Amino acid sequence: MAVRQTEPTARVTRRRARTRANLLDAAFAVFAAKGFGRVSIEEVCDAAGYSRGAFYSNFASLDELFFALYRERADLIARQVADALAGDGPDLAVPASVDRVTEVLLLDLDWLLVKTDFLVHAARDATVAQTLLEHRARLRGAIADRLARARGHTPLPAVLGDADSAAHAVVAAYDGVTAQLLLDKDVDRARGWLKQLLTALLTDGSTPPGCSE
Amino acid sequence: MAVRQTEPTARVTRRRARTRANLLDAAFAVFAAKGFGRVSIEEVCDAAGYSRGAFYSNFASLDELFFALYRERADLIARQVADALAGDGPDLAVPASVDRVTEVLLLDLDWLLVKTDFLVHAARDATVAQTLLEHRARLRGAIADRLARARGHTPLPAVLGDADSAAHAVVAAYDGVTAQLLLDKDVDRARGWLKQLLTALLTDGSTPPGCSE
DNA sequence: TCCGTTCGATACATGAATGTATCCGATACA
DNA sequence: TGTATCGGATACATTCATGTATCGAACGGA
Repeated sequence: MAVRQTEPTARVTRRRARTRANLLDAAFAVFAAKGFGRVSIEEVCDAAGYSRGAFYSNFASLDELFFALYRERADLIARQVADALAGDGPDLAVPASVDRVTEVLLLDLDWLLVKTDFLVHAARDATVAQTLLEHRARLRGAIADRLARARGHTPLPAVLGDADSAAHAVVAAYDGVTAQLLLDKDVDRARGWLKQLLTALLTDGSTPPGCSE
Repeated sequence: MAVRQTEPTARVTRRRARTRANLLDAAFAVFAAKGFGRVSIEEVCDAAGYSRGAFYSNFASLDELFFALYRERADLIARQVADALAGDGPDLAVPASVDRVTEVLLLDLDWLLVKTDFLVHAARDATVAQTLLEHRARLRGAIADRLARARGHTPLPAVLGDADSAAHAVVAAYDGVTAQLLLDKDVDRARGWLKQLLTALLTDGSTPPGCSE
């Protein structure tokens, strides 16, 4: 029996990829608006303009879709953050990076909503929590690298310890500001808080970056 | 028609108060375990040992119960925090308070779960968000007062600005550490992080010159 | 252009959750 | 202790969401 030269997988694949992407995009909007757990499969399908048949042909459950959605978007953000961190020269000062990263991280309120939903979801499922922890660890790694590179320019405060601890602090600050932002929806103010927090954490008091903001 | 001398309200009240409290307690456990939005009214009733009739006699909807539950517990925590802050003398050093508050805030993982659920819920309902913001503002107020009182002992870093901004930072640190804790469930480590973060934020290595408001 | 495969729509059966209406037992007060 | 009222249980109707099985149409390849 001769082996077929074309891959046995993915025969029609083109339309399928489109509808899958459409479903994911629609799901993002619906999840952001109503929250995972208050959304039915049919709502997602309606928003995407498909029937439930299309859904079940692409995903086994809402959970699976949610997971795929999170992966997709989180990877996107992670790439953007990595770019923002590595964009500048080999060892530039920290504050410039802080500004750029702040822009990226607090860009889309809908994403923060979905992300927090996912956090709550992960908090009750050890498997999901594991992958989320890995995501976060990768992000922290990028931040820690960046901080280590900038060590010559801006020494870290001693209280924080090594670069890894500092990266932990950065992520915590991000998460903390996110919580407030989710309530008051004031992105600009949140950016201000985050910058202030990060500079307070990462730069030692001896070199205040200008109190007049 | 003569006015009855006894208040027309609250005739039997005793049993009612018990079942209401029982429902709230059971709801707390169930919400913590499965998450609001994945919990049915009947599950709560089963956990409490009542039928749905009891539920509808005390609450109009799951949302109403959730709201009442949050109010109850949040007030409890707020009181504990206030105690922890005011417990010491009129103007003691900050680190001692940091320790005590850290113990209180990161005590119960279930509460953090429910609290985060409520945050997500509030993020999509402006009315709920308003009350949550007020709760948080009250908490911040207590913290800001405490920080202002301690200003003589431990001057705040200039980067943070006034006591109110510092209180904002404290809450953000709390929320940030909570996020990580929800994933790795390591309370002790979270306490360590939070202490480290707060001391990094609130105590300055060196008293910065100038721009001290 | 034709054919076999795949994708997505439709129809159906099922289970679960909700809200209401009604009834019985418990409780407070005289 | 009696009694009127209240609290909670039970039963019912209804709506909604899910999952599956089947069918028609679009698509890719020859």
